Amino acid sequence: MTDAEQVNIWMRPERPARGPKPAYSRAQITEAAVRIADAEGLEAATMRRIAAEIGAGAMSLYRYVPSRDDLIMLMADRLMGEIDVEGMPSGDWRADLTRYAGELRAMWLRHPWIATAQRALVVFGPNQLRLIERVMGSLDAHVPIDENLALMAILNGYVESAARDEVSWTQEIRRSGLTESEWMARSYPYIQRLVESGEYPIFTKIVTGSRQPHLSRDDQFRYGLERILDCIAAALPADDGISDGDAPAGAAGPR
Amino acid sequence: MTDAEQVNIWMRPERPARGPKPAYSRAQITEAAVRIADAEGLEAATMRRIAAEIGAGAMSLYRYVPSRDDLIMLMADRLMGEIDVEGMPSGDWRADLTRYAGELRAMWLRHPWIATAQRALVVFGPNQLRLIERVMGSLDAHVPIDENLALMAILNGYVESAARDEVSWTQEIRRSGLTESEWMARSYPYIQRLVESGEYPIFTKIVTGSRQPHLSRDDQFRYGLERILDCIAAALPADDGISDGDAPAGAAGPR
DNA sequence: TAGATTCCGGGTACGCTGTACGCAAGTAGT
DNA sequence: ACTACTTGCGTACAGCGTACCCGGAATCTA
Repeated sequence: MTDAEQVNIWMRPERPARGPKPAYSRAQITEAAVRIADAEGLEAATMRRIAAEIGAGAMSLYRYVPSRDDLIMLMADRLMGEIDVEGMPSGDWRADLTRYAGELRAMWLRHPWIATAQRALVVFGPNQLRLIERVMGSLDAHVPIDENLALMAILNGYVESAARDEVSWTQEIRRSGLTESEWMARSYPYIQRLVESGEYPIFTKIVTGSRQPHLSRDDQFRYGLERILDCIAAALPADDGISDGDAPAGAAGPR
Repeated sequence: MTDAEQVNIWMRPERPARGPKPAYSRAQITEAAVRIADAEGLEAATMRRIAAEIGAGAMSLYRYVPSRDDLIMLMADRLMGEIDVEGMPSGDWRADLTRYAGELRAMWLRHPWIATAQRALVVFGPNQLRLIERVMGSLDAHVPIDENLALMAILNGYVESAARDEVSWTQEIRRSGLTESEWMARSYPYIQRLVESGEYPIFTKIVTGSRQPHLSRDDQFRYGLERILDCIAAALPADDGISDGDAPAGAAGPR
């Protein structure tokens, strides 16, 4: 059984029995990589750079991790470990999911590079599995597993795409190397041209409407989240939701 | 005003007045790049490969496009052009958004590499602007622009994250170079170990529950979409929704 | 029509990436 | 002490995006 036969990084043991004691560890390497990615973006976390960060030679990393892609999976799972789901499920599913959503979004904002990682969302590492148990556990008593999956997909989809939107702005600024106001100034002629063409009334509304005060990002997120949770409530059996009103008709569960 | 002062690819004219006639065009280059990315993934669409595809030298592409990143924006906007929103807004917002969502998902499935492109979602190219006008136009009569934005974010977020999930499986298979059943066989020991540990009851439910027939992907998507549309309906003034029932209470619009 | 100007295609080259390979040195099992 | 296997890591390679440069083609000016 060669190494190549392992599809999964989690199956690969960190340390064998024989030989000299390793000078580093997966956790240490992952930590260094996350630190660099947080500060300078995922593309700055090259193998050489990570190795330098911990004082190792570039090729030494490959004693711990089969490839950069696998290292990124380790990084992603490490991030999931930051999400505090202690005490879940608590019995109040709505409170649980609200807390989870907030934690997940906060984690994304702390580590915006997660948006640029390809295999970061479904890694099935230990931390993600713990999340699955805790969070999906909140709805497990109310709905069959298939429906639970569908509802979680909606929730995760909302949080992640909201976070992606917030984060992409940060990334755009970083990439351009400009300050926010410089970026604005550069874009102004284009925006102006679009508005003046008269062909884009809705776009114009967005641009000019955004001069008056908006909801804060946080409020925007919370507003959408409440909608999504209402959505989930409507999918639960009538007596399991908050039931301050009836679920809209025509929203039967799958099958 | 040097080239570097242009932040935006759309501001940069395709052709100047003087000099020899260009042998290629942005559209042709974009087309070739999309063709390669469709067949072999975005990472296969290197500058050299694209140039070879149209019979040009690698560096010639830079006469048409300032960088590979900008080319990817052109590719993304080309994809938006595939989305048929003819006749929108039609007056029936729910029909419009259903059609749009279906078209958007289908486009993602035709071009799975879009998930791996970093700046692909907000490019403000001509095709995306057309989409914005048509699709957001559907709700424009019913809600203020801020609320319209919030609801579109929810809808787009749902479709994109659903598509991302579907697509990531395809990508995983391609990356591994295995067939589906080979991949399954490789993963089996890991799954088995998790199940047998007894620590992951929900995960176990997912895995063992998935032996019986599920909803098809299409049905899954449609089910979630209906939920999201109900969600949107609830945010509209009472007489503007389909109103086969009352909107749930406690779901007032922002501000 | 002659010359100046401007832009085209693309060859060469540079710095960077992930990582295959090999080697000397260190540790455990026998 | 011998064997088996590990360790860290230097070297090397193919491939990437793209800066720079040049000969020639197209157009503008006179």
